[in-house]
Amino acid sequence: MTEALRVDTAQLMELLAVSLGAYYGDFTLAAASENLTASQAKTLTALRRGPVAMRALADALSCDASNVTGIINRLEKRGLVRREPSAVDRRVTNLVITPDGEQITDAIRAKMHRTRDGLDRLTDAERTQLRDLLERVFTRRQE
Amino acid sequence: MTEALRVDTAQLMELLAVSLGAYYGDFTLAAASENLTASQAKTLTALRRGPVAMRALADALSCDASNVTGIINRLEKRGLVRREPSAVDRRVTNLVITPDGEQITDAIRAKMHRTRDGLDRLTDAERTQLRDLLERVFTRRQE
DNA sequence: TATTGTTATACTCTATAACTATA
DNA sequence: TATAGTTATAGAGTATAACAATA
Repeated sequence: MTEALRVDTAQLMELLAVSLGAYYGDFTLAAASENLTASQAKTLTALRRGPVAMRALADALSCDASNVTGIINRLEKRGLVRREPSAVDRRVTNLVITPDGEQITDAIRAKMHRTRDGLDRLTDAERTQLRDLLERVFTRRQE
Repeated sequence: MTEALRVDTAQLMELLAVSLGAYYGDFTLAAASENLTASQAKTLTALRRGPVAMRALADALSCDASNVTGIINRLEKRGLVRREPSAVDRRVTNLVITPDGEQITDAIRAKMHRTRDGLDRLTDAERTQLRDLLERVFTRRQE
């Protein structure tokens, strides 16, 4: 019994679907509790690390550039994001998260109890294991 | 060096977000190539294991029951799903996937190359590890 | 010529509320 | 009374196509 029965790909993909669905549900619920849609919350998260151009945000959200206008309009109206013209290319608009926006992303992350509780069940060794496995599966290294 | 540096929770949650994005993008793209939205594809997947009542499907999709009517209308119009009145409770409508619907779910699963390629990088032992970790984190056992 | 951001349009998803037919 | 499914409605996300400003 050095090796458990083989876990086949279909089984793993199904488990991934369930697991990531649980994560997404947790995220969506936490976002909703702050009156944000999942896309809006994802946008704030993307801006958390620094200013991003409209176009780059569309790539990050995997959606068409035309959608970003509406999403940012709504976030800007609530004072969670600011538009800033680029100094180097006058076509470009950079997006900057405001302190209010940062605070909300903190609140959302704090409210993701199900995911955090799940992660808290892991030992340090298991956390490292999970990180390495996820990186191997999902981090693009090929091509 | 028996133990790598500790992986903290925020780091793991960020990695989960990235992983989810990659998986969801792969799934959405595969569904789009069959002219289905992600919700429609998710619905067909849910029906793959057998008939499901409208209400139960709403729970599976984590959405309000009123949304299911429209989603099923569109799938039914394309012949991918069939409505069937329940024999035991005349309020209930059971949903049955058609052969065409089954074929499309197969095609979608087959087209999720990025996720499958990622999983293919793992050894059998790692697959078992990943399965166990995901189950520990996301399978509800508490309460 | 190509790119950035916007607008207009149409479709889908989403929740809320009100309705009907059953239970 | 409560539940299953539907309809109507309004807001948000989405892609496509066309546009002005800039590169």
